[in-house]
Amino acid sequence: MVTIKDVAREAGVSVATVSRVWNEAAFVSPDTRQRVAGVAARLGYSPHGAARSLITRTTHAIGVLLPDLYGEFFSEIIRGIDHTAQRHGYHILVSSSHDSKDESEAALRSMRGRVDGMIIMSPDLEAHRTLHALQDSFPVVLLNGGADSKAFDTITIENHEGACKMVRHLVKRGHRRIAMIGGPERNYDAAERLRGYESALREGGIAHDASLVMKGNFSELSGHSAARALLALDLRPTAIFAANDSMAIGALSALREHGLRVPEDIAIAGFDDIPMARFMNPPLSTVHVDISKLGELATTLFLSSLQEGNHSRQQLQLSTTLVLRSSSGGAVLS
Amino acid sequence: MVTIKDVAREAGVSVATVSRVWNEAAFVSPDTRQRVAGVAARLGYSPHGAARSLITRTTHAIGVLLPDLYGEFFSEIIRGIDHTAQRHGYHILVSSSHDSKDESEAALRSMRGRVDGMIIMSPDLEAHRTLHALQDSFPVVLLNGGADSKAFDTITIENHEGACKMVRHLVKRGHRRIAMIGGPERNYDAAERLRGYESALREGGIAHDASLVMKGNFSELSGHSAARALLALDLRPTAIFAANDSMAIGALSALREHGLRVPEDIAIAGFDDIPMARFMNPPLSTVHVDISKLGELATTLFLSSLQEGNHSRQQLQLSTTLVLRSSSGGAVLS
DNA sequence: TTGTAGGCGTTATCAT
DNA sequence: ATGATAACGCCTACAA
Repeated sequence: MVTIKDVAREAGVSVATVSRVWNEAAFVSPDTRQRVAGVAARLGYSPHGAARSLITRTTHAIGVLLPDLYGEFFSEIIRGIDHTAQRHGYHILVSSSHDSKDESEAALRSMRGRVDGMIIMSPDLEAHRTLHALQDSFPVVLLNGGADSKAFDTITIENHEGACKMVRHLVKRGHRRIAMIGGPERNYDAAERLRGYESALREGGIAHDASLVMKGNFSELSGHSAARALLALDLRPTAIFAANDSMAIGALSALREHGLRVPEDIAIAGFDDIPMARFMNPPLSTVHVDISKLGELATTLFLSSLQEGNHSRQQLQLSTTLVLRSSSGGAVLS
Repeated sequence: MVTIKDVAREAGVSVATVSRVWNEAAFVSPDTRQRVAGVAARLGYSPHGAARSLITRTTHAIGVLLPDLYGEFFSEIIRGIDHTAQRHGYHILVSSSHDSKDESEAALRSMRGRVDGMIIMSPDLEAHRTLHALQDSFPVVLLNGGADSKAFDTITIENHEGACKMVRHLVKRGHRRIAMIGGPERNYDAAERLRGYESALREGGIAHDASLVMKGNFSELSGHSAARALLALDLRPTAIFAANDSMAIGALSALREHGLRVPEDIAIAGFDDIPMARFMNPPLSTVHVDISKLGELATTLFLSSLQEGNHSRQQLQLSTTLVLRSSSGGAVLS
């Protein structure tokens, strides 16, 4: 490996000078600058990151802790984070599948000295307590962890209002028996979307019927199963609201298998507006979320909290918009 | 930040002893071991990664360079890599969206001293030349970069044979006018899938008709547009093979909009077998690829090349299987 | 069994 | 404008 010493020797200068040239700091005569730059390029030199961060006390890397996410959501959020990070000269150290508190803690520890802070999307509402032990100088942005912890910078999706909007729409179309396919047990987004569903029903003066609320896990298959269970009910729902698009698509498939027409026999709606949604048969009504924006916001927030050491914590919320396609009988294509 | 010195002082021993306790090396009396471990835990000590890797010459991190991928493919491949890496105590430093050679080079340079090697999925068939300049001691695994470069460990998908299998199936079902929706221009997978299509046609004694080959970019929308273009043809195809599932789904949607039945009027098939595929209307015939396995293989290969410094380069290929659902009319009894 | 000291590659602080 | 040298936090001979 070619180090700063090699370049210095070859160019006939001291290591200090090479460092200065590389960092474009201080004053170096154009002459030597040129010579050093030339040698560096010829030798293919680039500074050793670890060594550098040891003295500068900064790694230019962000740790990203994610739960076991699937599909579109996972990729879009990473894309959003990475794009923004790259634009600011930062790398991202990703660690996925931390579904338990212990795993998260281990990952967190093992990243010490490798990252300047972390963006954490914790599935576990409890896990945050651990973080309180962290140095104050170690910035942490919480993604979808619930805004309860005012001690951190957090970003959440406008889940409750988004779900409300959709269910209100279904009510407005005359539905009274509206079923819900919920998400994973301890998932914050899922819980909020369920709350939104309940709020809208109450608002519409519709009695809450527990038999119409099914459990899912955000996968297509779970949506499919849940829909089948709903169809087996004595009194079938006339509309189904799924906590995400994947489950809505699974449900759509189950209805078709039962020879039911959507939306004539049963209306369907999802949440997220993944790219696929508009290409479904029929096109899926859903609540649009700009997921990569979520990652972008998180990164921006992270970087600003990194700069102003004593910046006051912020709680941001990403808004959602209703997208009505034909699966709910609503307006066509947006 | 609590360093090894703090622990040493607090425990009344030298830093060397703390180091030994931490690395469970050498002989330390059970007594002091206990005391040191206790203090370390109490102080929340964990070694500074950068400092450590400076002396051990190893970072326990893998650099992952990815092109601008979307959806399922992106997430699954990262999941596969990360899972395997984590199991072996490695972190992954992800950098996405490197569509040009220069970007890739920059990313590569900026990771020096932060990773022990790289897993690279280059969209650009040219970009590899840069890599030749790399030290021999810097392991690189190429993902889907074409197996032309025997100088590297490479892993590719069995694209050609997979596409062949699918088109052969369509031919067997009696189709003669089979259209293809191709992928991005310089994409290796896309090119190979197109070659497979052509091979199977030739095999079946079907003349190649250039007007039946459409260009796409792996997105649902491009599949949708391509299908519309195909429907505008004087002599419509009776079957459409898309280079990936997303485009097949877009095409499916276009056919429905034209009031055509699938597979009765036109058969459709895709490639990848993303989870959605089986929930389409009708369920999509496709070529199954275990994407997370691809990432897993890459990581395993990487780690083994890291251990045996002078290990001979390997070229692996991930096999595919035909999944016949109703969009192609189902299996043929032979 | 434990401690001392040198060095990993870099930047920062002094001199010069 | 440039050079010598001391850190940064850690590991590892070598010494005790």
